[in-house]
Amino acid sequence: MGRIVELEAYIGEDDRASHARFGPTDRNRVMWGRPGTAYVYLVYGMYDCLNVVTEPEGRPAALLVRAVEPITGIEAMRMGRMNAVRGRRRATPEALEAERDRVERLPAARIARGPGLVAAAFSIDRSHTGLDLLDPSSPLRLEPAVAGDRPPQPVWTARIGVDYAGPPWTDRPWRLVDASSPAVSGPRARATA
DNA sequence: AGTTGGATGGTCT
DNA sequence: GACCATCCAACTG
Repeated sequence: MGRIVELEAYIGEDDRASHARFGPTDRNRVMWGRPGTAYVYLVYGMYDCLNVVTEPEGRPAALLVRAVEPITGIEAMRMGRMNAVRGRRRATPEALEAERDRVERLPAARIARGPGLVAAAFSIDRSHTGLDLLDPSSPLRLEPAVAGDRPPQPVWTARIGVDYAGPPWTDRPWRLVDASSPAVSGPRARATA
């Protein structure tokens, strides 16, 4: 279990940074589905990324979960990280052993710092697309913050890795981080609003 | 602190 | 056939 400390919003077909810019396809169709649905895609041939559909049915929008601050189940998250590497094509036993060492020494705040690492830590892959993340009985689910949790320090910045979209989409302050968390993947300040 | 290049494969024009 | 909502190691200064 962990706390989501970094999100990016992708809203509408006109958002040139969003997968929805192509209209509905086999890959992105769930973005038009019910809010709370998981959308998981593969980037750069290697990393899965978890998104949560956010708008009512018919409007394509999702939040990319870019970083999670681990709270419990940290050893399971380390296992997830190592299993993700195990699935690679050219994974020699030596490289695997080195990775195991590295992941074991990783501070908790770095286990799920980055969208590809979030999916790896929680053992999420594309087969999870379509899951209802609001179902309280689901093993993978969203839960509201609990009273007494450290209050977040919200900061909005531009989205990361979307230069291909061009302005104004590259500049929209649609990345939300909790600046109080050490588990944020990119810049914590640089607010645009 | 910042830049560069390699890994790796699905998706779309 | 080009592009890509990434990550890490290996450089440079």
